[in-house]
Amino acid sequence: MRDARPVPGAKLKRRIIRDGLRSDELREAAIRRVIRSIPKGKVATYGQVAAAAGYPLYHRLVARILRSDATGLPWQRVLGAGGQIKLRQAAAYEQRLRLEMEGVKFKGKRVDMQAHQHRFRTWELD
DNA sequence: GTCGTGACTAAAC
DNA sequence: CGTTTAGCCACGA
Repeated sequence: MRDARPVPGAKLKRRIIRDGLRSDELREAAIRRVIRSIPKGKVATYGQVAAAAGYPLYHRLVARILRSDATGLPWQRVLGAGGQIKLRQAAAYEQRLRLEMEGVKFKGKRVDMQAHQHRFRTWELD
């Protein structure tokens, strides 16, 4: 017969097997993967990252992820719409320097998106 | 539950 | 150009 004593962690294990990743964990993982896929010298906007990850309405989540934990992510390559840096003061300056070190050119206060916007893979044929 | 806030965005003025 | 407004999602008080 089976031991009547509850196995430690069994409940958690069952949940993990049943649910796999929670949907919010899935979203976050997908978004982090997309950010990591932006090559050096290229950039993308919050909205583009969210859309490329499969969540067009989640641009604010992209920002939240970068704010809370950007370790391992090329955070400097994520910009506001139109190639605008959304950080403030010193942080904004650091982002600009990091991008310029990668060869990214600016037009005034914005990144030259024409030249540096990363095109994510799509399922479209042109 | 509501409410305010944020590395957002598009539109309107 | 700049500001405001409304829509959006997650979080914490």
